[in-house]
Amino acid sequence: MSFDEVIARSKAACEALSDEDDGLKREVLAHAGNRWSLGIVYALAVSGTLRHAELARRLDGVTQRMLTRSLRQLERDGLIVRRDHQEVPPRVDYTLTALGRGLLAGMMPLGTWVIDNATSFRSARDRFDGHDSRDKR
Amino acid sequence: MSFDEVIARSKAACEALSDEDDGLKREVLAHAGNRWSLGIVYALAVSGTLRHAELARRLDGVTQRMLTRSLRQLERDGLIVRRDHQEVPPRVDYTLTALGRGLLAGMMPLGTWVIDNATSFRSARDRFDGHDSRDKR
DNA sequence: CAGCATCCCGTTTGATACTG
DNA sequence: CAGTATCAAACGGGATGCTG
Repeated sequence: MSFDEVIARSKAACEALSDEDDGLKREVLAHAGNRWSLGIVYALAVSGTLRHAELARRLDGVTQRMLTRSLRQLERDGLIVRRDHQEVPPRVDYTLTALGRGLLAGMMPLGTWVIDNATSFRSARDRFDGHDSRDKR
Repeated sequence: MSFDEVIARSKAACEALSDEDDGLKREVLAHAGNRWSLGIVYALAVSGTLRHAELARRLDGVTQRMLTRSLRQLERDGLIVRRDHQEVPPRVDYTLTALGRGLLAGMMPLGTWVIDNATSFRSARDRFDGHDSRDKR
């Protein structure tokens, strides 16, 4: 696809992201940049249904607090479903919704682009941070 | 594409975003969710080269401070080029790089997905926020 | 014109400890 | 086991005023 086509198709997207009812669309986009959201979605996409502790084991370095918060956010936007089995001891599991699977599919091109150009970002930063000496990252 | 294929292709992306040198890739992804980044990239994609004040006019509601900050971030990651003409009065303009055009292209699928499903997010939120009354954000 | 300084607020992320 | 409470740091975002 030519870049002109990209621009034309981006028009609706970029305008919708500025007009905006309230910023909901940008908040959904922000899931992409959030620390754990994408990892959670991916883990659920692979495994189908997971409990809190199982997710914690798969996401290296996540704390209970952040896992809970991230799950709430994803649930709020309809990307995952939280099912509380009302048992003792507690038993809660999470499943990806169709919407959540859509996020993963939509993220893919951007994700692979980021990976493909990782070295470009790295060198751009090194150049930038090198120019004025202080304040690295 | 089947969802199994999506998962398979997402594998590299999601793993690269967790291992991580330092989080650079996630920071680049975060540009998508940032308040002004995408709007700046789009404006430059359409117009080619713009000055600070011209960008400010195109981005409704942006303050000079946030515009400057956002431009710096994009410049740091190599998505735009800042050119200072060293004149009096000051004259500085910004241009999208090939990397920046790539961001827009990579963002497109995700952007259109968000728009297509905006009503789903809306209703999911209303349902969620309705359940436990407090904290409507 | 471009953008820096200052002060401000809310959110994200986090470590640690505690509860039903 | 799943989740909350508390405390703290860093960051995004903004309003206002000043400078070369």
